[in-house]
Amino acid sequence: MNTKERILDVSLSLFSTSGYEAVSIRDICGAVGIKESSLYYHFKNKRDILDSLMRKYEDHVSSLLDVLRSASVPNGQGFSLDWLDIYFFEQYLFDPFCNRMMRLMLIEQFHNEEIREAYERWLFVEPYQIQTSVFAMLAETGLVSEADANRMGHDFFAATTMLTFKYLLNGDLSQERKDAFRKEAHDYMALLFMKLGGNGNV
Amino acid sequence: MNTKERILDVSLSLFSTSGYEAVSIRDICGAVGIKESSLYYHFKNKRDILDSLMRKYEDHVSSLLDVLRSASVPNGQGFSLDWLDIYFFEQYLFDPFCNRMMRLMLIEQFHNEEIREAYERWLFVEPYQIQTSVFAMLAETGLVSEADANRMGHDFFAATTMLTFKYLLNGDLSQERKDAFRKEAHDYMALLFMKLGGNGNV
Amino acid sequence: MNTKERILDVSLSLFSTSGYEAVSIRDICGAVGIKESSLYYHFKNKRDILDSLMRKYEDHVSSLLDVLRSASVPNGQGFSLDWLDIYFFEQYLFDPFCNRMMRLMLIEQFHNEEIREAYERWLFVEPYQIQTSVFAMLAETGLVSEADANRMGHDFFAATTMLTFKYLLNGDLSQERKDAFRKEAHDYMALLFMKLGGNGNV
Amino acid sequence: MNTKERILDVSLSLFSTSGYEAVSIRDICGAVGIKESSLYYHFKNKRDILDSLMRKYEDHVSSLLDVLRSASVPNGQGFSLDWLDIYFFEQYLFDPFCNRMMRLMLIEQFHNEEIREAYERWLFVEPYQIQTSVFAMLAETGLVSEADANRMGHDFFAATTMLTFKYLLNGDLSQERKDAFRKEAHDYMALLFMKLGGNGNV
DNA sequence: GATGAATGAGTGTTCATTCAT
DNA sequence: TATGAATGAACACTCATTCAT
Repeated sequence: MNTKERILDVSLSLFSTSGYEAVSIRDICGAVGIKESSLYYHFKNKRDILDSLMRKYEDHVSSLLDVLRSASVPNGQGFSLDWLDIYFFEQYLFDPFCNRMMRLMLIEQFHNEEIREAYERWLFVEPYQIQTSVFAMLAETGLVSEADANRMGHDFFAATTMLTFKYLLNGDLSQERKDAFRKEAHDYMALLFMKLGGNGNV
Repeated sequence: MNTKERILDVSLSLFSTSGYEAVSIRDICGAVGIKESSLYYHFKNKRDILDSLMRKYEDHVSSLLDVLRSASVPNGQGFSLDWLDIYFFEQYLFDPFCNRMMRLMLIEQFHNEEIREAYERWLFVEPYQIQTSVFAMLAETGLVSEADANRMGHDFFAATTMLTFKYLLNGDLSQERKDAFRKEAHDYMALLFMKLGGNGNV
Repeated sequence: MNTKERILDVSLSLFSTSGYEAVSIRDICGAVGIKESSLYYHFKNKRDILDSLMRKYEDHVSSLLDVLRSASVPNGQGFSLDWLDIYFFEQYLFDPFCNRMMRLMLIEQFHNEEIREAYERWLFVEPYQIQTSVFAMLAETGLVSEADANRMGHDFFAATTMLTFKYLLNGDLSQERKDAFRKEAHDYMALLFMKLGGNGNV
Repeated sequence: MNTKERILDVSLSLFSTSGYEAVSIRDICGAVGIKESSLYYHFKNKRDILDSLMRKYEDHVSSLLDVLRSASVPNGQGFSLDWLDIYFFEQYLFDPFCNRMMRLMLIEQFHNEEIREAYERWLFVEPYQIQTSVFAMLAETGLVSEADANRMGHDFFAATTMLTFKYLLNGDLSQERKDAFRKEAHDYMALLFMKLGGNGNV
């Protein structure tokens, strides 16, 4: 990892725990191990670090979405919610980079309209689309009516969003919190499918 | 409103939109219309303003809870969700003071363990108890099984929590956002009771 | 002299010898004997010091002009160039405050359009008017034709302007330079009046 | 023009409009199109650029003086002030390089004793010698008394010096300012020679 | 109750310069 | 010839706070 990347890494780490304003250039450089003036070789100013992080995040999450979309017709055999676990929980909500970025956006949404919009998009709009699209696929199998699938997607989104704020964007992202999130989410999934007499692998 | 109250009012207004750190004593005093040194007659230091706000909030919300509890066995006649609307939505989530405090706690949860705990308590733990207790009362009427009531309470909490973050702790607390929140929450309530063949006034 | 005045005094002293940019807030505060942060109690920013100096100068020089105008019909007996000596040389060109301001404007004319305009006005336009008005008064006595008076005023202005730049806005404002200026200016006056067969006290 | 010359060119352009201190290595390199470290291949340090400019200027102006001296006994036929126009106005005062250097010296005279001396020499001492020498030559023709020639030279110097500061070292060196300077200078010449019943071509 | 004046510690940022490549 | 990367020192300025009045 080169200096520029280390600055981004350290900055995100600090921003996501203390907020952009509360972190000083001194803090960042101290943690990276460079002099303050050196930072300005890599970034125009403090703001530029935040902007770079946002761009990096949008790139990252866009490519995640691409992977997700190409993986979204799983095996032709039936339907599985496993990949929500893999692609949405594991690679998005639990991913250290993405999780930190979500915290950063959560804190900074009030200071900055651009971040507010990204926050709204990446914590509400896109997750809703992803999750409801999964249930829409379920409806296509004919096992569930479209109306039911719609409602299930909506409920599931509400549940994961609530759990995200409760466990993943609160305190440290510890293993306990991840486990608690996963357990409650899985219980909820099971519940949804129990109603259908299914088990998640339809 | 005396000077001390005006300082608290202005401070909350600024803290909830910019965060504690980002607001200076200058900003506060400028908005109140006093000199910076005058503020120290009323408060020991900047931190003291935040602490006062937290104390005021806990007092306020505790008395709300008292009212709510005494109002929670409504009329002996039947059961109504109306008071969730009145006491939880209107007097808590939409209330300017409470809403600002929630925003403040949301932003400052990462800076300050005390605030993090209050955040967890007043946005997750207590609301969960309030809402599930309402559905528990529903079970006591015998119209709904305890398990169903439990699940309904859980679902309803997830929905209102998600909607709170989506509409009430994002951007300005505009009438549009309040309306959107109320509409989706009411739709959700209706949905829950449709399953029961009911209408919310059981 | 209070702190604010001392800051202005020291600032002008430094600005007029080193230029605005080259003087730091540290330099000023060091010379005044206050901490850097204290300066910001009295002035909004560095620029504000410069602006205050400009305003003070314009006030000062305006009141000088008022005095000069009311003094410009000397004694009814005849006409004397003495007051050019007193009001223009002594109280303007040689005056420490005015001289420093002229140096400051000379240096800063290129950085700042407002200063450039003041420079043009107070070193060229107004002095020209003052000096030619004196010779116009001479013409009114009938001793000199209007055309001659006009030409004399023009010549005299050229001479004093050249001498100002040569002696008064170059190096330190030492007694030698003031003497050299005065001598050459007086020689020039004498020369002008010799042509008329006069002696300056017409 | 090679890199070194481009650096000098750009530097003079910036120095003469903003002053030495106010221009950064960044500014210069940005305008030249090289990296800041590259500049140090060509110049020892920032100061070295200024010194190079001063040396270049002294060389340039010395060779101008040589040309002027060899041209100063014009045609044996009579005497002409035309060459003051050509050699002094056109090739010195109006010349972009010389004009910029004069501005630079004007601004920097207070920061630097060496520059102050150059300023005094090239704006006052040498111009005075050149111009009075022209009028001395006029005296040699016998048309004018030595005393008159002396006074005329002195007056003419005062006029051109004042006009130089008023028009050529103030604001941009626009065509309007050059025209204004030339017009007033020519009027003045005409005036001088009118008194002699001449016309400038004696 | 309120303020004028001051301050030490800190902010983000720019500066000219160096040096290995 | 040129540059990528770094740096120490300085910059203007803001911060929360104090204290005598």
